[in-house]
Amino acid sequence: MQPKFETIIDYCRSKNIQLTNQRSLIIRIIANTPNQLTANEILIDLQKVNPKANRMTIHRALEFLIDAGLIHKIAFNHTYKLCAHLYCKHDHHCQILICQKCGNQTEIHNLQITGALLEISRTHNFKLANPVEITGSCAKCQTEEIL
Amino acid sequence: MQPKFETIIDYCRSKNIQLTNQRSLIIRIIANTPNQLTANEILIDLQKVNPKANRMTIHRALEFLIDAGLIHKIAFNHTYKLCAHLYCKHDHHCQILICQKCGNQTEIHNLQITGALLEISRTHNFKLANPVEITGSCAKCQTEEIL
DNA sequence: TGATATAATGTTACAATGTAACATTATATC
DNA sequence: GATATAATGTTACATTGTAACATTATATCA
Repeated sequence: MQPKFETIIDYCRSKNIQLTNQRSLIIRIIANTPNQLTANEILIDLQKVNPKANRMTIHRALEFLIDAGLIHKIAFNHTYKLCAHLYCKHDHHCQILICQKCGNQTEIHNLQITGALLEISRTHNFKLANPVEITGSCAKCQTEEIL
Repeated sequence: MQPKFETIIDYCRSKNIQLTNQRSLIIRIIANTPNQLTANEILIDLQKVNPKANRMTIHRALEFLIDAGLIHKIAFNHTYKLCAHLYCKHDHHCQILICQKCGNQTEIHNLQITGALLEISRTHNFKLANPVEITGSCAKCQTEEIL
């Protein structure tokens, strides 16, 4: 389960994350969807409320929300999804399982991977950023392939 | 160090991987470049030899080469790079450190991560595919940021 | 060898994602 | 209320990738 919209608002207030009206609308769209969304899908939803919104509107807001640690950008299929936790920026590492077929994503927190990442971070002097993207086929799509 | 062009040709012959003339030209371009390349950069190089080549030419060849396990597609910055080993398809797992700033990539083989991935693969019934993309800032770019 | 099937490549047009540059509007601060 | 700063609107464009169909090369077999 991902955080509820109200929880996010409270979190932002406590952390002094400046949510304008537009950013609130966008994070609400993302929070109310269990699956990942493309920028364009978010845009279509936003335009129901703000017809003036266009591609730039979305991308600027997304950049802000990513920086604030509220959402993840998934490079593999150009989608955006609410972080399953409200601590993405500083306090934890996560990995995302992405199905190549249906695109669905599952956020996980694997201690072994996190440990190895921190070790790599030291030995390679590499400063970690985004979630780690792990691609493959989910259980559902594997089953469908056989049928 | 990545494999030499001649080594790749030998490998393909031994594995019955059908390298047409065009595919050879493309894999040579990739093999002769130490860094990752975008599809367009490859195209510009290819056009010096085959002026008829266009975007489709490249993408079809890249798809073939990825399926054959010879190159990696990096979703993060839309680039392609020779696999540091010639076994990508079936026999090993690798991770790629990608610098968000300069885009450079380092292929690694971390046993802890591979072990954890195999475990995840079992517990989530998730069939692993591509290399795992790990993004952040490389040592060089971190230094430049301070200066 | 020549007919025929299959694989590869060429060609055109288009869709999707994202950014640059500049104008306008809202918000905060003095 | 004047002014600076942040946010948003607007337009035009760059990049990456794919769909659909035509043509050419390659393999296979009678």
